[in-house]
Amino acid sequence: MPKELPKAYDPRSIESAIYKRWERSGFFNPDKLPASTARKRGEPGKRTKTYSIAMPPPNVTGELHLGHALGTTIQDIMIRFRRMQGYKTLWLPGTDHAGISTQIMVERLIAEQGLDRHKLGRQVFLKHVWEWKKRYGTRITEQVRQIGASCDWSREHFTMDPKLTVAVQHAFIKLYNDGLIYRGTRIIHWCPRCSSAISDLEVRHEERQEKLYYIRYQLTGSTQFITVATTRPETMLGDTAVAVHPDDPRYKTLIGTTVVLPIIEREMPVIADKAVEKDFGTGAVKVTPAHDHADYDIGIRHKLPMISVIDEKATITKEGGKYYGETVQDARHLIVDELEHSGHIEKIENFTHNVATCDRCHTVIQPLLSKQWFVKTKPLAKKAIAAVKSGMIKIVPKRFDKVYFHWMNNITDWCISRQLWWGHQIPVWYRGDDIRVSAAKPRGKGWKQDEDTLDTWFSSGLWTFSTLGWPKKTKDLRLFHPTDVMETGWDLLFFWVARMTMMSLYFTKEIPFKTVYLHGLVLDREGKKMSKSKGTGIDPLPMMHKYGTDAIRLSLVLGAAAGQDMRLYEEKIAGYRNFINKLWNVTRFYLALKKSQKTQSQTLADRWILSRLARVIKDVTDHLEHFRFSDAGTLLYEFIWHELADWYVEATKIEPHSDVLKIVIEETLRLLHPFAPFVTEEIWATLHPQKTSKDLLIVAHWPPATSAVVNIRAEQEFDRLRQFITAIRNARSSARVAPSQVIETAYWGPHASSVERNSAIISRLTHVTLKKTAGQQSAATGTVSGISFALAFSEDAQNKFREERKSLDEYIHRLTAQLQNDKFVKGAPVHVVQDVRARLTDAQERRKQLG
RNA sequence: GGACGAUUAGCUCAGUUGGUUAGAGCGUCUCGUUUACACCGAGAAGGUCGUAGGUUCGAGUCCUACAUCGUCCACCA
Repeated sequence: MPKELPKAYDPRSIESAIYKRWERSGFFNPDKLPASTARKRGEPGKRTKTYSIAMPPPNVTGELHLGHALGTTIQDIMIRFRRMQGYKTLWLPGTDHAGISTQIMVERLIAEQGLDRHKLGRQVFLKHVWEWKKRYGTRITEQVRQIGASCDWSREHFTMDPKLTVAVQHAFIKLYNDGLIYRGTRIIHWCPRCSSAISDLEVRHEERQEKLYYIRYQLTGSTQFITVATTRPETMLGDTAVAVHPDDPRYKTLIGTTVVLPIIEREMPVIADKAVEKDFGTGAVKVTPAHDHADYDIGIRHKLPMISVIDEKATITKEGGKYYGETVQDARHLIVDELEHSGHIEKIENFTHNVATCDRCHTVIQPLLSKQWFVKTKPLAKKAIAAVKSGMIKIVPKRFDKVYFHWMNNITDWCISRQLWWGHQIPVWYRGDDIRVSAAKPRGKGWKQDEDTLDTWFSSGLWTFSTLGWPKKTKDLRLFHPTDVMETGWDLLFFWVARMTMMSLYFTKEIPFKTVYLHGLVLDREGKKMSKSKGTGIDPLPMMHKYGTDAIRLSLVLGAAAGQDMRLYEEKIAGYRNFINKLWNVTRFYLALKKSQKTQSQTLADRWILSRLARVIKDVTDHLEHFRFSDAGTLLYEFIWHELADWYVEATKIEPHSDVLKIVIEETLRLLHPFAPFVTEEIWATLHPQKTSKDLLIVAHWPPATSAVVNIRAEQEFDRLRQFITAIRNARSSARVAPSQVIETAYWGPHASSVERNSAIISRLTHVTLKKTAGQQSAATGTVSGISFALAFSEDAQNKFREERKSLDEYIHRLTAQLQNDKFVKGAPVHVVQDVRARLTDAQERRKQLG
C-alpha cells in the first residue's frame, strides 16, 4: 500500500536503510545480478556483456573529501546506468596502503607517546601501523558507502593484501629478470624528513625568496678570478668544475685552464657545456655533480669526479672538511661568512626562484647520490604511447592526450625504492656479494632481505588486474579486464594512469581500460584549492547530513565539464536539495491525484509530456554514453522542474490523467536514479509494492531510447499554449491587474482555434475569461505565435488605471521641470540631482508599461 | 622558457559538430488567486559573449595576435 508521504523529503531518515537494502540484495555483485528486464531486441534478459570499473583506491588513512565524492559519484552514475541497461557490471573497490602518508601519520601518533620508529624497530613499528589500519581502515570505506557507491564489497581489496603482495613480487621479479629493473647509484631526490628517496613526480616546486651569491674562484697561478653565481653556496664543498658556454667570448680563453676552489683549495677544470646559460648570472656556473641534477648530467658528460658533501640527514659529510657535521642551513651561513672575510664574495642579490620540496611534507629536497632501484621506463612508455595514439585508450577530455604524450616522451627512469618500512618490501636478498631476486628467502644461511620498500604507485600500477586475480588466470580477469573506464582526477594522470598503462600492457598485454575519464578539482567559492589547514574546505559528510547525499551528488556533477575545475559552495547544494524536494512533491501530487477521478482519453498536455519524455530518454542516454554527465543531469533537472512540475502538473490539475503522470514519473525515476539513487529508490518503493529485491529500482531496466512517441504536433501546439499563457500573465502583471481579479480577454488571429480548444486550461492558469472577437482596443494587448489578445478591464480597474497614468504624467512633468531648472541643477548637491534623475527614469519606465 | 585551460548577466556556470531573438541557478525588484511543494508559484530588470583583426551568406562557437587570471611541465645555477 502506498504510504502517506511527508510534506518534505527527509533524506536522513532513509539513506542508510536504502543502502542496506541494496547491499542485502547482492546486486552490487555481478554474479548475483538478476536477469535483465531490459526490452532489448534479440537479448532476452541474459547479462552477457560485461562492464567494469576499478575504483581508485583511497588511502586507508584517509577521510572522504570532495574529490572522492565527485569521482565516486561519477563512477556510480556509470555503473548504475550500465547495470540498468542490462550489463553484467563490476565496480571493484579497495584501499591503498599509501606508503609515505600512512607512515607519516603513524609516526606522528607514536611521537605523542615520545616514541619514534627507530626506537621501536621495524617489526614493532609495522605492528603499530597494521593496528592503525585495522582500526581506521574501514572509516573511508564506510564513507564511500554513505555517498551511495554501488560497488562490489565482496571483491574489496587492499594493496597490501597477501594476494596483491604476491602480484607485486611477481611483477618485480619479472621486470628484474627481463632487465627492466636495475639497481644503481644515481642522483635522486632525497627528502630528509621522510628519510627516503622520492620520485620526480613527488617533488613540488615552491617559489621562495632567497639570495643569489656571487663567488670568486681564483684562476690557478694568477690573480685573476672567475665569478660564479649560486643559490646554494654550501654545495661548493663538492664542486669539481666550473662550466661556461662554449661560445661565450668572455670565457673562451679560460676553457681548459683550472681554478682553485676556495676553502677546500681543490684545483678543478674550467669546462665548456651547452647547458650553461650565457645570460644568467655571470655566465659561469659551479658544478656540483653529487648535489644537483643538472650538474650531475654535466658531470657525466665530462667524467667529473662526484663528491658527496651532504648526507641523508642534510648535514655536511667528512668531505666537507671543517664543516663536517654542520646542517646545510648552518653550513651555508658559515661558509658565506668565511668567503666574505677572505674576499671571495663579489655580491649578494635577492633572488626569487623555485625550490624543490617534498610533495608530502614540504621539506626542502636534497638532491644526492644514492643507491636505489629503478625501472627502465622508456621501453614501457613506447607501448603506452601507442595505446593512446591508436585510439585503443581514449582520454576524456581529449586535450589531455597532449599532456600525456609530452610526459611519456620525456619519461625518465622511475626510482621505485623507498627507505620506508610501510610498504611492499623489495624481494631481493643479499649475502655478501651474492644477490638473489625472489619472493621467498633463498635456501641457506645468512641471507638478508633488502630493507627498502616499493613506491606505493608500483602496486597501484597493477590495480586493474591484480585485483582480478593476476598473476593467476582467473575467470574475473578474463571477464572484466580490460576495464571499461578509469575515472580519476587529472592530477593523477602521470602518477597513476600512465603507470597503470605501462604495467598492464607489459604484464597482461592488454590495455588496463578503454577510456580514461578525468574530472577536475573541486575548488572553494573563491576558486582556490580547498585546504583543510586554512579551513576553506567543505567537508562532504556534514553536507550530506544537512542536505542529503543526492543533493551533494547533483551539485558535484551538474554544471561541470570533464577536466574542468569547479567551485562548490553551500547555496549550490541547497539548490539541488530543493530540486529533490520538487520531485518528491510531484510524487505526492500524483498519489493524491490517483485517488480522485481521471479522464479517459489523453489530453494535449498528455501527448506533449509523453513526447518530451521520449526526447529526454533519448538525449539522457546519449549524453551518458558519451560521458556528458553534466548535460544529462541538467537536462533531467530542467525537464522535471520546468516541464513536468511547472506545466504538466499544472495542466493535470485542470484535466487530470493519472496514468500518464504515473508513466512519466516512473520513467523519470529510472533516468534520474544514477544521479540521485536514494530519493529515486525511495519514491519507487512508494509507487511499487516490493515483493522481492528484484523490484528494486537499482535493477529496473533503463528506458529504451525509441522515438516512437515523439509527437511534433502536440509539442508545437502545447508550446503555443505556453507562450500564450505567459504573454497574458505578463500583460496582467504589467497592467497591475490583481491576481485574484478575473477579467475578460479577447483573442483573435490565425491560431485562435488553438486557444478555443484549450480555453479551459488557459482560463484557469491566467484567471481570465476568454472571448473570441477581433481587434479589441485595450490598455494591455499583445501578439504571440499567431494569436493576438486584449485584456478587458472592469469600469473600476480602468478608472484606477487611468488615475495612475494621470498622476504619473504629472509626476514626470514635475521632475522634468525640476531638472530643466538651471538653479536646481547647478545649486543642488550632485547626489540629489542624480536621485531625481533616477526617479524620473523609473517613472518613465513605469509609464511606458502602462501604454 | 614551453604547454594547456579560463575570460558569457551582480555572483557561480552551461552553451556537443558555426545557423532564428545567447540560457540556467543564486541574488535583486514587483506580486501571490490555486488540487504537490514557501526547500513554493507568477512576472520583471540585468549581457556590444576579455580586446583587436580575419575566414564566412552567417561567429559566443573556427583562425591569428594581444591582455588578465589559473594550472601543469621544465636542469637559469
